Amino acid sequence: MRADARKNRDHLLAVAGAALTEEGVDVSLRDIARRADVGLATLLRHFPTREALLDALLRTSFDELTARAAELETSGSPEEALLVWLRDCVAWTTEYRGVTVLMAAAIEDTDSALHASCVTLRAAGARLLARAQAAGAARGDIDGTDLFALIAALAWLGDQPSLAPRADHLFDVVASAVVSGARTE
Amino acid sequence: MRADARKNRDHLLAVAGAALTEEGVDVSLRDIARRADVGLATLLRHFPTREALLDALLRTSFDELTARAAELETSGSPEEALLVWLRDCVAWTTEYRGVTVLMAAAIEDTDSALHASCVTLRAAGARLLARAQAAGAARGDIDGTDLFALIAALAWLGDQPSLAPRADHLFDVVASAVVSGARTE
DNA sequence: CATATATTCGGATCAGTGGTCCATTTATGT
DNA sequence: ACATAAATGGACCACTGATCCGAATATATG
Repeated sequence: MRADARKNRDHLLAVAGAALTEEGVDVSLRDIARRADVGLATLLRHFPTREALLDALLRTSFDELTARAAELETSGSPEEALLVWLRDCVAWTTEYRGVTVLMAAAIEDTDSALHASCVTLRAAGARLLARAQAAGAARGDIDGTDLFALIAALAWLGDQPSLAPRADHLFDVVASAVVSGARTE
Repeated sequence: MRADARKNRDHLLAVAGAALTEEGVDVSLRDIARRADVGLATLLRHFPTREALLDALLRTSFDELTARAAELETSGSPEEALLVWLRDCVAWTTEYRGVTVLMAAAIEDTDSALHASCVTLRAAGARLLARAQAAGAARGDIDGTDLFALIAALAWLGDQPSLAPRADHLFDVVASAVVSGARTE
């Protein structure tokens, strides 16, 4: 890649990241290009579609969450590990408003640029869940996909301005249904 | 209202309802107008915004759910009544794909055309919840708004094609956290 | 350093969206 | 039958994501 192209690409990623946290996932691509002092066509050649751009931005975060799961797999309490990881996942989504619907779409769409990252993330969660189940600390009738769906649903709650104030509390409610020891009442 | 206007309005509502169930809540207004053999401007005068159109379409369903809650308030088991109503609410949303984000937005936006219907719906659910709580059949640390949020989140799950297959199962999981007797494991 | 060439750039453009305006048509009451 | 108030829809606006292609530019070679 030519040096100027690389510079433009990096600059675009930085600007896009900022725009995304400010305006949410539906931010206008023209706005991003404008803020980067670049033509729309330039943005669209580096990232042919909105999804490609989001993929480049989110892959890092996804992989961090996956790595975090791996860390926690060897931590003391299987129950605590699962809970902490779930909370980390949900908390992360607050960074990029609207990202949950993309995740939900990508997990089943093998053509999606985000697909691989999503599947890896789900597998990491499934391992944490299995460990907790083996220890009798999590209910046995759910699997990694269920867990992924619950995370997405809770993250979606946090995305809705009107429901966000309850998101933390409802996390505890849902967690109490998954992890035996989390029942707070 | 003039007779031809009334006829057009009714026709538009019928066509819009069909289009909505087929294409979801993001259907193009121009498409609806085309399908109704009517100019876009005509559709937009009868229903000045997409939200107004949806309001006209959804208000009936909302009120039915509210009425259903009132029915169930006098039914035998407070626990069963709450569970049945929750399931009815979630099931209803499958009719109009994408309606949950509108509900979430309308519950806090007093300017929204759907606001009143949403608030009434939440109040109906709150009464069912309170009754179950008084009977010791539901956890005490949630209120009507929490319940509304949980319904919305579960409905959102059903809206996501990739997660929908798990929606029923996850309903049971979440319900088990709310209603004491629903724990199925 | 000069030149050739391959790559990158961005303005013009396209089809689509929700929304507004206003001249024309049409139904209604007298 | 006519006057008038109301309903209509095509033309238009700003915006969206996306594509094309002539112009500008960085790099490699002589």
